[in-house]
Order: sequence, then structure tokens, then C-alpha cells
Amino acid sequence: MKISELSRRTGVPVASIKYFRREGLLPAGRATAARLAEYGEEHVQRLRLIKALTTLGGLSIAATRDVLAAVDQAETTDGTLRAISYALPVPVTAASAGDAERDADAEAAAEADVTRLIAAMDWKIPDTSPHIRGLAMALRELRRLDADYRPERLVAYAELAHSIARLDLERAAAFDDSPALAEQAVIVLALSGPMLELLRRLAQEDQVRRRSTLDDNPEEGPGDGPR
Amino acid sequence: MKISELSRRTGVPVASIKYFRREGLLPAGRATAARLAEYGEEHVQRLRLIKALTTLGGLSIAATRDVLAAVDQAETTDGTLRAISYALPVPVTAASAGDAERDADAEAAAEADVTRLIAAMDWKIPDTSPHIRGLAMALRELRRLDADYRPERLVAYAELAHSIARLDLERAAAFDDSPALAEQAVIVLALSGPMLELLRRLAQEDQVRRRSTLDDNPEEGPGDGPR
DNA sequence: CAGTACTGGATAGTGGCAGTATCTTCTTAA
DNA sequence: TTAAGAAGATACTGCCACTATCCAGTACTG
Repeated sequence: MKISELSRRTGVPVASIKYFRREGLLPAGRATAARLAEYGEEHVQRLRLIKALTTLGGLSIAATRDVLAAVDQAETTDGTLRAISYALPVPVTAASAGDAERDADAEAAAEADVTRLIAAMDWKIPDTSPHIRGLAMALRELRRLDADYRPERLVAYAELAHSIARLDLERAAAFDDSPALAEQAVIVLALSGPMLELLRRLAQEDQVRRRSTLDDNPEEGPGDGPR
Repeated sequence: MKISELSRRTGVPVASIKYFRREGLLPAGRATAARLAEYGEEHVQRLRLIKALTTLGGLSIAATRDVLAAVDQAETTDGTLRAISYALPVPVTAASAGDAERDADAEAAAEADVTRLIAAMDWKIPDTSPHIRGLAMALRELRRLDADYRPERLVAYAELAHSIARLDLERAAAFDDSPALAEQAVIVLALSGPMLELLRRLAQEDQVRRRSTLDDNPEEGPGDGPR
């Protein structure tokens, strides 16, 4: 199909398709002449994925390129999963300069907290993981706001995060050895977050409403509570 | 204190402090003369909160202003919680035009799925909640990618989201009737998400690594699994 | 009490990002 | 053979989050 039809099928303007090609998110079409190319279903699917990663996943164009590169280089199942896991940008990277006084101290303390949490959860994660630094920075910032995010508190969240990750990986593993693995894996790894965030917001809304009406009854009605 | 000291204490450039004032995120200092003002600890704290909401929470300046306005208008505990819950921006708002054919159909079907999910979870949420539309749009997009996010699948995530929301609200409720309630509430409601996302990514990393080494052992070691 | 440094406020400028538009050269179907 | 696209290169736009400059007014300094 021509680029105009690709545009029509996906709803992405021609100029944007060209832009994605320039930025390396979309492979070129099969050239049929010096100045003509043919696009196929894989381009349609790729554009859908690009849109999902950017609008739902909130990824930048640059991050999307990196993630898609990992998808394309998929060799083994594990390698694919790992590559995608690292290609995804770490939310919360840059923090502030702050008053810089004992920044190093606070940073080190926060990182130690994270290390302890990881040990408590029995997670196997290399010290070099960017997520460790990200979480440490987040905790430092929260601590500065007098928010109570001590490790004991965090464990409850960590256990829920663990359950979510298990659900995610189960879903990704279902596509093991399928050619669609890499694509489904990136969907699961990159888009579960935003979806979960929406569910969390809905659940929060419910909790807030319950407080409003029952007010001083922290217990719940029938039919809820996981497990 | 003068603006320069406020800047030094918080690490925020003077020009940015002025910018935040202009945008209504930061109240003006107490005027001591026609062209001089005095800032206090509340300004320091407010700047910390602004930084946390923008860098950790990923909120835009406009969204931060709205959230802070809700914090400042805090009257009752419940009102505060509700105002903040609605002031937070909905991730995933704008979607695509797409091929527009049966967009309306798909949209309606997705929204029905969400309604069914909410009923199944026994959540009390008004039909007008922006999160419902947001989730519906997210599901439609995922469905288009052939990702398996049927309601049955979603329930498992929803239950976990419910648990998280309960943890969050418990923490916020601990500050009930405290003058810091609104502030702590906004921290809990707005910043739990990013923190959880980091934890989820760490947990994902662990799961991926476990697959790599044990490969075909989906069961786990000791010390994990929530409840 | 002059000089300098600093202040709050208004306004203008900057840099990055994600597209969007234009221009030129080519291809092809009517 | 000519008008309607197509492909690619390059330039432009709009938004956002700052950042810099300018101005009149204040305050410490010696």
C-alpha cells in the first residue's frame, strides 16, 4: 500500500509517518522504484504500537525508538524481555540540586533503604539497575516532604508490586516462542503501568467516596479486598 | 527571608520562583514595603511540594497549580480528598482518530467493559468520572493491539489496585484532622503512583531475571506473594 | 548620604520536543 | 502528456518550562 493508504488505515497523518521514519521508529517501505515504496501490514501494526507506546505509555519519541529497537533485535525470549525491561525509560531520573549539604548522605541512606527492601523481598536485581537509583531518589524527595515512606511501609507496596509483576510476566510468558512474543512483551511491560495507574485511580476514587459516606468505617462492604 | 535565600534553601533558581508565583503555584510573600517581600517556611515547604509533584509526579505546571489550589481550599477531610482526587490529571486522555469506522462502537464496548468491571469490584464510582473514560480508551487501544485485556483478566489487576488504594487511604487517614492532612493527602494520592511504578519495575526486573536462570519454574522462593 | 547590591514585577527570549508544511524531484495512471 | 500523488530534505510552528533582561524601588555599607 502507498503511504496515503497507510495514513488512512491508521489515522496517522502522512507527515507524521514520515517523521517516525526519520526518527527510526518505522522501517522504510519496500522500494518499488527510485522514489516509490510499498508498505505492508507490518507497518500498520508498527504504527499502532508506536501510538500505544507514546499516548498510553507516555514514552517520548526517543524512548519509543529505543524500545522498538529492543523489540526488533529479539533473539531469545529472555534476552528480549531483558532488553525491553532496560530500554524502558526510568520514571523519575533527574532530581534537584537542593541545598546540596548532606545530599550525598541522604542519597546514600535512601539507596541503602532500597537495598534493604530488595533483600527483604528476596528480589534478584543487579546493583547497577537504574531503577534502584530512581527509587532511591524518589524516596529521598518524599522523605524531604515528611512523608512516611520508611522501608517497613514500603514492603506492603513492594509485595503488591511483586504480584503485579507476576501477573505481567505470566501474560508475557503465554506468548513464549511465538513470533509475537517481543511485541506482546513490550505491551505488557510498558503498558501495564498506565493501565494499572488508571485502575488505581478508580480504586482511590471508590475509597474516597466510601470515606465520605461511611466516614469512620475503615472496614469494607462485601465483595471486595483481594484474596 | 528574601527571595535569594529562599532560592538557596530550596535549590530552585530565583527566576523559577518568580515563574511559579506568576503561574499561581506559590503565594506571594508578605509585603514589607512597596517593592519588598518576606518569605517564610511555608514557602520553602511549598516549593518542595511543587518540585515533588512536577519531577516525581510528572505533573505539568498547570496541573500542579490545580492540585495545589485543591490543597489550599481544604475544608473538610473528605472534601479535600475528593478535590485532590479530581484535580489530578487523568493519564491517557487524548487518543487517536483511527480509522474512525466503528470507533464509536469500540468505544462504547470498552466503556461497557469498564462499567462491568466496576460493578464486579463493587466500586462506587459516578458514571461521570474521567477515569472511566480514560480506562475505556486505554482498553480500546490495547484491544486494537491484540493484547488480552478482557474483563476477566482485568479483575486480577483491579483487585491489586484496590489493595494499593486501601494502603494509600489508610496512610492519608492517619493525618485526619491534622493541618497537614491536605498536604499529606496530595503526597499520597499523587506520588504513590510513581513510587509504585518504580517498585513494579524492580519487581519486573526480578521476574525477568528469575525466568532467565530458572527459566521453567514459575513458582517462587520464600518471602513473597502478598498476603 | 552616596554607592552598590539586591528586590519584586513585567516582559521578552530560549531550547527542546513533537509534529506540520513546503519545496523539489520523480512516478504513474488516466 | 499531464495531473495527481509519492518520496525525501529542509524549514517552520506551537507549546511548554523555564531563563534573562529591564525597570523602579529598597537597604545595608562605609
